[in-house]
Amino acid sequence: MAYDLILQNIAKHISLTPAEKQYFTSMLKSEELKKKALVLREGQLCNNIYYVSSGILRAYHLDKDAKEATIMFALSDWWITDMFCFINCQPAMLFIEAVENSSIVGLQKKDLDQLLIEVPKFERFFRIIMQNAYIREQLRVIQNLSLSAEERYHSFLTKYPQVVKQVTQKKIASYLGITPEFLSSLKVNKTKN
Amino acid sequence: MAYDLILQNIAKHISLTPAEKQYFTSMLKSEELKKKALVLREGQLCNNIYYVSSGILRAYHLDKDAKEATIMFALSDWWITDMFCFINCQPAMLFIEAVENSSIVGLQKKDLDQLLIEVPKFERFFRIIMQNAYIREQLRVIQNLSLSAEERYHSFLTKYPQVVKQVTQKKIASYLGITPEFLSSLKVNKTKN
DNA sequence: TTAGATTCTTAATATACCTTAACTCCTTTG
DNA sequence: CAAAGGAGTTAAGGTATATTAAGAATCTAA
Repeated sequence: MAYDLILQNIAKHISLTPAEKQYFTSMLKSEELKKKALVLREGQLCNNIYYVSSGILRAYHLDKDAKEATIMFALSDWWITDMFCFINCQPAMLFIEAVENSSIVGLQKKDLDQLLIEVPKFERFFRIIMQNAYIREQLRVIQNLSLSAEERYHSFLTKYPQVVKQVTQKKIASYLGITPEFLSSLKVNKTKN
Repeated sequence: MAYDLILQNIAKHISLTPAEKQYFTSMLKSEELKKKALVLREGQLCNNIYYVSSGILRAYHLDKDAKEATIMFALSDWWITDMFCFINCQPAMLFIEAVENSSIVGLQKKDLDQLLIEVPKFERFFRIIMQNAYIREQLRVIQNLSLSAEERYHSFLTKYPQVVKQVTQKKIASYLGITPEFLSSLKVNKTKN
């Protein structure tokens, strides 16, 4: 079935009965995305959280000068949304696009709320998802504060080798908080050492 | 009782029976901290998560040049720990100190694990705590990537007016990722406009 | 298959922020 | 209460990174 992967993802942390699996998957909606398709744009209500079955998604923010800041890359088996706006039912501050052709599974906010009540085991699952997300962002804050651009780039290379292969340098630069030009010059200087 | 505040904090998200309250509080250990006392130092095993009953705590990281990066301030009614190391039972990468005399309540990792099994309602509570922490860090990443030092400072002033009153500028600078000298000069230029 | 768009590179110039240092004012501690 | 250390300020000079611009390489779509 189309929902094998997401069920495996959930089975990493909690065990569901067949009835619970059935109930859960009845809430899901799978979607195919073409490269460059947007699943969320700024200002739009953010109703869904997405599980990435295959491909790669990117969440980014546009600042007042229309400069992009990449907030996260979501590879297959990751969950992604504009969490603040999803939880608070507010217009999104982020764009989410498919970097490559991707298939995703969407779960709506109202269905998630109901799921957490009907099958409280899911509280544990999402506690772990949120916990991992928090830890990831906290490590990123530490690195942003204490490493140079070059050090952050090398850390990125070892942490996300998959992303490096599939994503343009421009997007990686916007994740690191530097310009593509400067990233380009970093690479040159590196090979000189 | 000493645990009134923490029980109220929990009651914001879940309802406990008297027996559950009793079971939960039996796991807690309250502690008084003098200003500048450390509750965690880098390299030490991070066994506890702390609820701040009063006062203010600060988590920071020391980089290879012994420069401090402030990761978070925890005012009263906040939870704080080195989450990565707490969850993975690893030596801490952070220091946590009392900025002022503070009283805190500690919960040990092994007790939390048991609590989550015995009283699954707590999964919901900690899901919400983690979710809020994730959202907070993500908003911080967005700001770090898309705002200038001056803009981040003004955002900090409106977001954490309490912290501004109780904490030295040196520490605020290290939260913003700038030097105290530069923060000082920002304030001067601001009053000129 | 070619035209146009986008990405990557290189280099010159510009700027936000850092470093160092000296001085003043507080706070802490003996 | 005095002494010492830490915090805040100011300013000169330095560096990491941004901006602009132009050319080469690569991708995209008609």
